[in-house]
Amino acid sequence: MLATIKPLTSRKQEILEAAQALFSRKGYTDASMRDLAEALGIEPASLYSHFKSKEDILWEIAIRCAKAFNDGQEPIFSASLTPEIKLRNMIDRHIELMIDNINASAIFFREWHHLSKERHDDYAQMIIDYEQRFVQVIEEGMKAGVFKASVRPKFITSALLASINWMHKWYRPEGSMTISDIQQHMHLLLLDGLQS
Amino acid sequence: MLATIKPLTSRKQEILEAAQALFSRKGYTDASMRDLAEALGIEPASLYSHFKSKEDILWEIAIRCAKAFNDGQEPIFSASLTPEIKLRNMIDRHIELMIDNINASAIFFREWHHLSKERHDDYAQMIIDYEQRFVQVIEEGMKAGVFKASVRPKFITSALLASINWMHKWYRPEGSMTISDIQQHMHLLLLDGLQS
DNA sequence: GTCTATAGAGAGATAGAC
DNA sequence: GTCTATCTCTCTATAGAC
Repeated sequence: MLATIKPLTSRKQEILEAAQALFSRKGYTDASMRDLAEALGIEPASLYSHFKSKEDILWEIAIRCAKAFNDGQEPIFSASLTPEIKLRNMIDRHIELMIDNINASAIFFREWHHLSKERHDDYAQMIIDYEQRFVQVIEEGMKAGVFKASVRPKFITSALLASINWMHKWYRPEGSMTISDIQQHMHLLLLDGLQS
Repeated sequence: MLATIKPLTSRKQEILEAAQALFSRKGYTDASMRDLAEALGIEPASLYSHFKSKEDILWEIAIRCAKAFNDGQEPIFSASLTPEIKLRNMIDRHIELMIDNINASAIFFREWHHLSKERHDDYAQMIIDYEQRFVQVIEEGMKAGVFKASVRPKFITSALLASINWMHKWYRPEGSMTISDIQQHMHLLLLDGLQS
């Protein structure tokens, strides 16, 4: 259901990358087209040779990010694995995708509500679809008896992704935690439980 | 370190409550003084008889909310309890505080970055102090051997609070989950681990 | 494709009557 | 304390020269 994603001129790519960083840091509304132009060293009006509107920039970032997350998760979801291994792999993959798309990811789950009605509704569905894969694996695990029978899969998915998505607030590539450290800690907290 | 909180006229209280709901729903920047006035059935200019600026409204909401969370957590933190019981109680209390302050809570951990420099820095410290209580209890639990020795307390605190704070996105008083349901699910996910 | 210049809308805030 | 009227600023976006 994802819209077709066209190849980009390098200028368009530059604009999108600057916009991702800016929208992520300041938020969509507080990041102005003037800010964006300044970050690129051009005049604001020049942006409109590449994108029809500010919202079009947000949309382009949003669908590319949704595609990255969906495509990245696809092989794991389609693989023939036990539910507990599959969920573990999906968490690991989600963390890797967060890190690979750290600026865009803020748009994936925070800034997309600024999209206009129709796009907003389409996008909400993409996010529901993404989350639904987690819900489904948890349900499989419950049936198989590897996850506790008392859980509500939707609640768990929400809480689990909220934990990981919060990474965009604190993650720094130069920080003390490697991807692997983060993945192990998330397993520990979200799968194995904190108590020894 | 919290600023003094003055008693309010009922009109001020009305404005703060409408502003909380509005800031929570639309975000600080996208919620205009015109929106706020309309929600209250008055003209925008009238708001300035009660608050000097839009930011003063945000600040008033922010410090009241910080105080609610700090005061609410204080008796549990000061109590003489084992670390695992204390952490459990702090999680429960944090959930109760989220529900009691569901609109203001969005400001407590999302909208406060719109505060001006000095207030922003003061507020950041309040949030660090709040989180530090969780870090401290987790450290105690590690020393006592009831929490796994391999955890990073700051990471766990961040991920744990992110999970709970995400409630402001989905929690509805009329929804199917009671406070107690939510608390039990958070224990299960965050303390006991998902795997059976 | 980038520029200068500016239109047009909406923001926060103030002055002053009542 | 609330109103009408309005100031000033900044925003997104467009027109048209180069």
